[in-house]
Amino acid sequence: MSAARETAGNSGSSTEPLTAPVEDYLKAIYTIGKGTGAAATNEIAQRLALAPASVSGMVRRLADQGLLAYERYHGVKLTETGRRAALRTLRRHRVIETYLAQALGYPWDRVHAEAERLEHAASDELVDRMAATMGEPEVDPHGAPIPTRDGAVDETEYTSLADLAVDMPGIVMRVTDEDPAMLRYLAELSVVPGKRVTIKSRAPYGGPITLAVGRQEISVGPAVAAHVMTAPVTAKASGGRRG
Amino acid sequence: MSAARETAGNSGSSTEPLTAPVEDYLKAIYTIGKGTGAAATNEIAQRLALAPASVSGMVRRLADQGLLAYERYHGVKLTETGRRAALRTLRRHRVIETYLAQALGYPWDRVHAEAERLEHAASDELVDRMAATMGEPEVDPHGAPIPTRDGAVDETEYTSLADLAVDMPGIVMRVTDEDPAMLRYLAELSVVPGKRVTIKSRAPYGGPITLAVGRQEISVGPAVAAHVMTAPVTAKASGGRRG
DNA sequence: ATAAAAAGTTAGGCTGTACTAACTTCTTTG
DNA sequence: CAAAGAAGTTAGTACAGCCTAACTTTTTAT
Repeated sequence: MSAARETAGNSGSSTEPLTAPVEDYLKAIYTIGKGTGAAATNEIAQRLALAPASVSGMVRRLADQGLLAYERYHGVKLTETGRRAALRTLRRHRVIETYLAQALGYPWDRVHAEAERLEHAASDELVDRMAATMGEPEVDPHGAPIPTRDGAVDETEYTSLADLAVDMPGIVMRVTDEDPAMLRYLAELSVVPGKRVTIKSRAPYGGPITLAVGRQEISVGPAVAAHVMTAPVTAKASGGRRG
Repeated sequence: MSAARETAGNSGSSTEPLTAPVEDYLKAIYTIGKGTGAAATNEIAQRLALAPASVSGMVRRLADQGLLAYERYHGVKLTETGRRAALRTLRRHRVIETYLAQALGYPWDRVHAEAERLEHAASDELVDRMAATMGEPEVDPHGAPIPTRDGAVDETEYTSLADLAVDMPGIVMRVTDEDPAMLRYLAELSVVPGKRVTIKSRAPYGGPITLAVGRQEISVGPAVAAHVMTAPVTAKASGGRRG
C-alpha cells in the first residue's frame, strides 16, 4: 500500500528525532517486555490508553523504521535501536522526575505527570545538565533506576510486599505505580524508598497485609502491596545504588 | 469516550489546552503586532517558516476558535482571549529561558532553542515554581520582559543602537534577536544587557557604527545595531525593571 | 477436536497541520 | 486609471495518529 514510500531502505536507525507518540510506544513496549521480552498488542494499547487497532497500525510503522520486530498476531519486540531509543526516553523521564523533586520541590506524586510531557521536549543537553547538577542520581523519586547516557540500566528485580515472607525485614527500594492518590497514600504511611518494613501477617484470599514500618504497624491491600518492591535487609550487597 | 464531538458552539474561550502549533501562531502574531497591531499573513508565514497558504488555513481555524479576528485579505488581530494565550506562552518561554541560564548554566545563545520546545510542555505550576526559585525575575537573559501570571507585560519601547544619537550614552536593555551566532558575537563584544554604550560615529549608507563599550571601542554593522535596544542613561526612571 | 472467547488485524474515517499549484484581490506605479 | 506585481486565498493532497466496526487468527475450555 501507499506506493512510493520514501527512500525505501531506511530500516536502519535514521537520525531524525522520534515523535512523542513514538517515544511513548517504545517506552511502553520496553517496560512491558522489561528489556528483552515481547509485548502484546492489547497490553500496549492498555498502557497507552489507545484502541488496539491503533496499536496494530503504529506498530507496523515502527517495524518499518527498524525500531521493533513485529510478526502479525504475535506481539512485538524491540530491536537494539528501539531499545536504545526507549532507554533514552526513560532516562529523560527519570532524570526530569528527580530534578523536579530535588530542585523545584515537586511532591513525589506529581513528578510523573509533568515529566511525561517534558521528556519529549527536553534535549539531551538539558537532561545531562540536570543530572550533573544533582550529582548523577541513580534512581528517581519512586526508586526506579535511571539509565545512563549510554543505555545501561540496573535491572535488578526486587521482591514486592505481596511476596515478601512474613518476619523477613526488607528495605523499600521502589514503588512501581504512578497514580498520585496511591503515592500520597503510601507517603502518608511512610512507605517510601529507603524505609525498612517487615510483614507481620498476611490474611488469606486477598485480604490485608499487615506490616511494620518503623515503629508503626499498618495494613494495606494486596493491590498496593504488589507495587511496593523491597530488597532483603541482610544483603549488604545492594549493588551500589543509593536513593 | 470521545463520542459525539463536544459542545459545538465553542467560539468563546474553551478551556482545552492549545496545541504547540497554535501557541506558536499566537506568539508570532503577538510579537508582530506588539500587543495591539495587526499581523500580515506573509509575515506570520515567514516567522514560522511556513508557506503562506498554510497560514491562511490555520488563521481561519484560530478565528473560529475565537482567538483572533480575521478578515480575508486583511491580516489578523488577536482577540483578548488570543492575547492572553499568547502572553501565557511568552511567559513560559521567557521564564524557562531565564531558568536555564540561571539554574542550569546554559549559555545565553542556547536558551532560546531549548525554551522553544519546553514552553509547550511545561505546566503553569512548573513555570511558576521556576520563577519563584529565581525570585520572580522580570526579564529574560536577552532583556525581554517576562509577562506576569496575569498577563501584564512591560511594553516600554527602547532605542536601538541604529537610532541612538552620537555621544548620547545608553544602557543596553535588550537584544531582540535569537540567532545563536549573533548572540555569541555580541557577548564577545560585551554588548549585553546592563552594559553602558555610547555611539562614537556612524558611517553613512549603511556603514559601520562605532561605539564605546566600557573602555573598548568597537564597530558593528547596522543589522546588528538594529537589534540592540538601549535606554537613556540619564533617565533614572527605568521603570523598576532589573536584569 | 471443535466451539466459544480472546486477541489481533484490516477497512474506512476523521482531525490537525502542512504542502504545491492555480487563482483572486489588493496595491502600486506609470 | 489600468496593468504589473505583491499579497493572500482556495483547491487538492499528504501524512501522522487516532477511532469504530467488522473480520480473522489464536487460544482455551469443554
